[in-house]
Amino acid sequence: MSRTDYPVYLQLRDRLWDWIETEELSSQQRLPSERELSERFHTTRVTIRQALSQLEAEGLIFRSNRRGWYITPERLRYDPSRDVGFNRYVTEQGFHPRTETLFKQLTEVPPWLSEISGLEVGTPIYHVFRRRYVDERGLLVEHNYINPAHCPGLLSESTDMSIWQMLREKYDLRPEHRDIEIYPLALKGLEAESLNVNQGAAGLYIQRLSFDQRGDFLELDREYWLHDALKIAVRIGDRH
Amino acid sequence: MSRTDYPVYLQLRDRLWDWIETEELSSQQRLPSERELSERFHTTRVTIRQALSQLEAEGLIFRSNRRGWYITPERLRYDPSRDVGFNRYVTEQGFHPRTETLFKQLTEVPPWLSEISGLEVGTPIYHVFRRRYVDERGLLVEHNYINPAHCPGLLSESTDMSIWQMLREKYDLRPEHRDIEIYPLALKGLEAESLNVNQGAAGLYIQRLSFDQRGDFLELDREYWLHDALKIAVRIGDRH
DNA sequence: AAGTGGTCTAGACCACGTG
DNA sequence: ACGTGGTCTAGACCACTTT
Repeated sequence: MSRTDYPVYLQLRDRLWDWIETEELSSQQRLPSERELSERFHTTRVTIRQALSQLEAEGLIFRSNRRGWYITPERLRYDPSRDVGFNRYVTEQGFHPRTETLFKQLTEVPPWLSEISGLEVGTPIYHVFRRRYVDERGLLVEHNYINPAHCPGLLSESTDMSIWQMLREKYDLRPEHRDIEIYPLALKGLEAESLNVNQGAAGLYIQRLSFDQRGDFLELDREYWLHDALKIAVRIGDRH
Repeated sequence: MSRTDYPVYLQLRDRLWDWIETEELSSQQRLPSERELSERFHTTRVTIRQALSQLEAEGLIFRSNRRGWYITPERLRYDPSRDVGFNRYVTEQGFHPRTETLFKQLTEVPPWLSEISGLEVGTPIYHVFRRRYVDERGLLVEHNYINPAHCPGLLSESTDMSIWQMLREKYDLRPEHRDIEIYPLALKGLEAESLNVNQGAAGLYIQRLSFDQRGDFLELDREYWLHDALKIAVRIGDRH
């Protein structure tokens, strides 16, 4: 059984990988331009882009819309089952978090939300859309849908901090159980634009649907992460 | 703020999407050849491939090495925290599972495994490598590392069924807690070849590290899934 | 044997980000 | 204003799958 021949773009991938290692390029550092790379490695831009895309898929480098290629930082560890705010677990890992609220509004429950939350269509609902950074790289955008019946006046508060912390401290709300969904998807439309990535860039979707002790809908969280930004780590079955 | 102009390949994506809908192409059905599509939509193969790749990233279609483009089946729902075998939850969802053992061997604990399991380097360990199908599409490959101290003779058993079921029924072994890791990655090398996808195809990695009541290492499970094949769904915090 | 997808070339134009 | 990445053309050859 003979091996298929090893295509040029994969050879380039290997050489780029080695080159990045020997140059000791560090997190968020920029690579030379594609034209410069294609000259240096004696190939065309199309082929060097294929090699770069390969390394992008592997998570070694990433691109920021029309600005160039950069070294990907280490993945953030994330446990969606814990009740710890973004700012806290980012800080715990030695990085610098930042949150930007892109919009917040009082709106009405649409049919799809009614279906999973049990709220009636048309019921008032808070909707917050935020972007989260780690070390000034935008890693995810997040839609929060919160039941105003449980926390009137929430939108007047600053939403740049942890919503969970606020719910716990100001309104004494805690989730009793959660339904979590996770799957890979392509970042599109608003999410892709907000994260400065191409339409169709690989991402990870995380949804958390939280209910209180009485089984009432508390909050829905829909997160769109860059594919290379996180590593989910959960411990299951341990009773503390 | 004027919109950036909408590139041809995204227009093609939309037209392909519509075309697939109106043709009512069903799961696993093959699309026309790239040359035929590029004629039909009056463009070049490079551009039609960009549009196809977009739909691939979105999970609507997939490719099987050099054979063509096909309609992606519905995602399989999967709860890695439950103790239910692959065959069972696939069947529960109305699909047909199949498992193929690609190899199984008795080997020695390598350093990386020692680090996470607590076993000493060089200790005997079972290693099973399997491929799992749903409706005859290979969705994942899986490495199992099992502590033979707890289940001598396991390799003589058929490994085409649920290993967990076997551990429970034949050896009365149950995990007390588990460390689960999940993140997107690129499928490469052995994993890509075994799943008949390109080097660098998008995938999802799921690792489960299981310990028994005494805190002893039981089993390590490393799964490499196609990115479009599954939706993880977990309920947390509910006490039955 | 024919046709397919995978790879690759050598150009080109454009919109956008950065100086 | 310049250079960048993003897009696109019109070809070509090859390895592999299917007929």
